[in-house]
Amino acid sequence: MISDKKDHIINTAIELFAEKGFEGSSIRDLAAKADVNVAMVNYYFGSKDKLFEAIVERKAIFMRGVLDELRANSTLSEIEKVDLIIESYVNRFLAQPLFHKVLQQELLVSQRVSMHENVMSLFIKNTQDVVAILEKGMRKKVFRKVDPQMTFASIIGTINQVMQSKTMCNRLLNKDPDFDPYTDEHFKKRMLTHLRQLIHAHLLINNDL
Amino acid sequence: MISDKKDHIINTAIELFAEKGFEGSSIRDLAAKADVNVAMVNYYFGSKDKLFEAIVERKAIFMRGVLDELRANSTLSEIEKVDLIIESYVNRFLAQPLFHKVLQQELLVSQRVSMHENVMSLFIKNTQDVVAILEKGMRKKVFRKVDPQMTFASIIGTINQVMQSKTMCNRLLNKDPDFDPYTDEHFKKRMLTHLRQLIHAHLLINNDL
DNA sequence: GTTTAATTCAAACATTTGTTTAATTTTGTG
DNA sequence: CACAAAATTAAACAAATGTTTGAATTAAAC
Repeated sequence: MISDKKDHIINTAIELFAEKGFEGSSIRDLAAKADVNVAMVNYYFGSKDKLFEAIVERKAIFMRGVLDELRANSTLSEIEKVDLIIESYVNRFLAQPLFHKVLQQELLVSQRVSMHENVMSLFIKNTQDVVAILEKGMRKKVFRKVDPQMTFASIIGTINQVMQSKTMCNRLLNKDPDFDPYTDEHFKKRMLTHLRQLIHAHLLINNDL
Repeated sequence: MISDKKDHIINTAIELFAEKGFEGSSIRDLAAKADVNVAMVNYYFGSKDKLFEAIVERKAIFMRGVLDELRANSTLSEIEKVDLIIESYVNRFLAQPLFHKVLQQELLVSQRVSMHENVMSLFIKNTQDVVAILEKGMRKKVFRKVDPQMTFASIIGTINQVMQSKTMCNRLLNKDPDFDPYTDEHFKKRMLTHLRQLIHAHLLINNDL
């Protein structure tokens, strides 16, 4: 019962923050949109800042964990691992497009230092794992000599780019202005196909297309 | 004399907005940082929103124009044009890293609609030009069959990714926390080398490394 | 059913916000 | 110097902000 209402506030807040930004959204906006009293936000979360932390805490779990299993797994080849990483990132980001947008805003503005550090340390951990896989592939001579950090930036950056603005994404891909690309399966497939093709060509020495 | 002071306010505002975001910065913050009276911002620009428009108007010029010459130019091969586009984007974005950050915030939040439309139409125009070049290269069979829109997203997205957060960029590339990557020539070279290698491998059928 | 705790609410709180005012100072011009 | 226009200022303005209060309502426990 309690967590139902907390969840409802959190989800409404993600919608609102994704649209107007954290600083651009007032608690009264949020209360109206969520159809609760203004005092409830502070009652449940303590403050606007702590609401933000609660959002991250609740939702960031979705972003964690895939790479842990991958690191241990030795039955997969390096390129198979890279493919799984790409698919995992695309799936995760697309599963929470609004939350993703809120996180991106946070990283861009970097006001709430603790949050910034949290998201960043998670990102860095992932970076190191991916870089390790890329370097192993290079040592095995199945990967070309590439810049592993920049390669990771290209993977994440491509996804972020199309997820930055729905309207821009639609105009980039010649879609209807009110089309929602982030729930569309064709769109996901298109993104995956491109990323795989791009990274395969980049990495693989014997790349048979 | 006048434009000196307007310029000073604009440049200070870019610094402030890049750090705290537009909504997160107050006019009093700005006035204090720029060491001018609070009323001066409204005196010179009319309002906070119009100050934002003035910033874009003043600085967005740096982002325009390169592709116009490229489109007419027929002496260059398609891959040479792509290389020039990459170099041009990297140079332009790195030349105004703080303004770039402000623009990115704007696209992510999309509150000030007119601005959003402005930046977007510019972006779309560039997209179309680049896509046209990629398609011509594909018709000529010097480029592989690729997704041209997504390829453009990968180029821009890679640059944006490393320019999103200075601290994250430094940790991604194993640099000192207070190192400024955006004015460093080695960093620029590293980005250019990676992007060229990535896009060449992606596009070129006969790619001799 | 009574009591206790948790929840909800309208109202008020103190700041901060963008903006305006009206007086003062500075600058430019004849 | 005198005069008008432009620039600068401190103060005030109304509106919006995050937050708190204390009473009212609901839910839970006995």
